[in-house]
Order: sequence, then C-alpha cells, then structure tokens
Amino acid sequence: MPQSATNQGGPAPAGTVGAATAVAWDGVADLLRAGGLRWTPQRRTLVDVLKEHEGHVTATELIARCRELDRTTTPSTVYRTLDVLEEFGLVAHGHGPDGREEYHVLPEQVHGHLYCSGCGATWEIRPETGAAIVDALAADLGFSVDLSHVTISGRCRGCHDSPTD
Amino acid sequence: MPQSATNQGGPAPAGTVGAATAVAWDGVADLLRAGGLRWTPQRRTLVDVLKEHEGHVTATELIARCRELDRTTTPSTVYRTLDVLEEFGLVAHGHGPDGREEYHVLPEQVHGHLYCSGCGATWEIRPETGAAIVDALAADLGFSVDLSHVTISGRCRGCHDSPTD
DNA sequence: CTCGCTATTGCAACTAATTGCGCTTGGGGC
DNA sequence: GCCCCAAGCGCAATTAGTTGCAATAGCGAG
Repeated sequence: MPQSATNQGGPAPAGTVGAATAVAWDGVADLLRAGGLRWTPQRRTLVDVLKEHEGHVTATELIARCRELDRTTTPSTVYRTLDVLEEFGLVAHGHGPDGREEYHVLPEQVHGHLYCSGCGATWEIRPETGAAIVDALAADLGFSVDLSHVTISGRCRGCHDSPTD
Repeated sequence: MPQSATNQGGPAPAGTVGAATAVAWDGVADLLRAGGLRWTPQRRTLVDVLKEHEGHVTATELIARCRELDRTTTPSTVYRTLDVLEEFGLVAHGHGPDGREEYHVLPEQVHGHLYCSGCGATWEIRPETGAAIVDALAADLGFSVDLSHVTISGRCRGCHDSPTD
C-alpha cells in the first residue's frame, strides 16, 4: 500500500482553512466549560495536536502525536476526548476504507470521502456531487444521508487502469 | 441500539436467492482446485455456514457459527478463507457503520448499502440509484466507484424525525 | 499406494478500539 | 484560600482483526 496521501489540493479542493480555524479552537476551553465539562491538560494536548492537523487524521496518528507532546497520554483518554469534541462539532469521525477510525478536523461543511485503492489517496467529495448522491437516495426510499460518515472506495482517474490491486 | 434487522424485502428488494445459489456453492471445491488451491475441511465448514447465510453477515457471526459446527475453528483461518472466497467473487466484504467487517454472500450484482442510525436496519441501494452515484462521481473527477464496498449511513423514512440519536 | 511439494492451518503475538472501575483533580461555591 | 464532588483520568481487561512462522496435510505425480 502506498503512502496515504491526503489529496486535498487536487480535483476537489477542500474548504479553505486558516485564520478562522484558529479562532474556533481558541474558544474550546470556554465551550467545554459552558457545557459543564472540564478543560484538562490532556484535552489541551489533543487540541494542540488537532490544530496542526487540518484535514483528515486517523485516531492512531493523533494518539502518536499526543504521545510526542505528552509521554503519558493514554489511548482511552484520546478516544474519549475525541467523542466529546465530536459532540461540539469540532471533529467528525468516519471510517477509512479498511474500517479504521478516521477523524475530520473542523468539518466546515459536511462532506464525504473518496478513497483510491490504487494509490491510497483520498479526496473530498465536492458539495455539488455530494448533493447529487443525497438526492438520489432521498428519491429512492426517502433516506436522508449523513454524508460526513461516508467513505467510498474505487480508483481515481490516474489509477483507473493500473493493475495495482 | 435496536437489533440490526436486514431489511432486504423492503423498499429495495434484494436479488432473489434460491436454487441458483446452491449451484454456485456446489462448484467451489473444483473452482478452488482449478486455481491450484485446496479444498480443506475448514473451508468446507465455512462454505456450509455461508450457504445458510444468504445476505449479510459479520465476520464475527461467521466465526461463531463455524465454531458451532467445528469446535476447533480458528479466526485467522476463517478470515483467510474469506479472503480467498472474495477473490472468486463468492463473497464481498465491506464495513458496517461502526467499521466492523461485514460480508455479503453471493453478491449477484454489485450493490452498496444503507444503514439507518435510527432503527439499525440496512437496505441495499437499488442498482439504478447506485448507478446515479457512480455517474455523479465519474463526472466529478473521473473516479470509478467500487460500490460493493460502500455503506452509507443516515436515517430511513420511518426514523426521519425520531430523536433516537 | 507412497512421496513430495507447497498451500493451509493453528498458534501466538500484536495493533486498533472500547469499556468498567477506582483514584485524581478542575473549578464553582463558600 | 479551601472544600467538595462529579467530570475525567489511567489502568487493565476485552473484542475484532491481522500477521509471521513452524507444523500439517491436500492432491497430483510416479
């Protein structure tokens, strides 16, 4: 399997992340406290890591980075904190092509993902295309899709006819 | 979470399974041998289990059932056999909404799946609808989708406005 | 019927993710 | 500035799935 490049600058450009992003994270501490939750060093570490990881990350990667910043980090804490952050809409989780947990940091708009089994890259599905999918399924049997949780696999244009699989 | 009903008879009827199905399994032994592979008691057990499980099953369920028939069944063997059967197109694997392995027995036509986070039921995506999705993504960036590997979650018509989540 | 090659098996170790539980501690109240 | 107590933490055990490796056993050849 090739390196899992995260091809956001490609055919389907991801939402622009930048200044606005930092602001969102600044408020986390207060956001949590407002909900009766607490701001702990461990959560601070995870948020620090998330700040530098715009886009998509696997839970395992997050845990590894946290460990670099704080040697005492425990997996269970990271997973639990991610759950909390998800409730606040700061991250969204989905499952990669191999079924492993994958987190989308600061999902500015709901979007699905494409995974190329040829080169291992992932793309975001453009909103318009996503809408087409949602519409198709709504028409089919009144199903309202939760796009954020979707990862569709296949082969990108480049790998279309390569025999890598 | 409710029982995960497999709602094949619903809005999106699954392909009819029956007589033709049995035939497909009858040839497995020869099919394998023709490919230089072997027909072992363990594989026989798994195939026996698959015979009684038209539709969708999780890997765990298959392993459990194999254990009932043959107490000595090992998980690794089941997974490996499943891989082999997949290469012959006799089963197809995907990932359920929670990322767990899920196998589709004798997929007569490629199809994706819908999972309702409200009632836990799953539906198959109708071929026409699936085609619409494939087309949309092909148009987007020349991506050729592997529908069989897709599970999209959301809420079905019935659960549309229930607050179960 | 026996032999040998190699596909397969079973074990054991390992990764990813999840959960129950007792101890710790953030942070509002006094 | 000190107390309290539920939120949260770390640990350890559990489930699902995967992999390396040595021993086993299909099955075609002779």
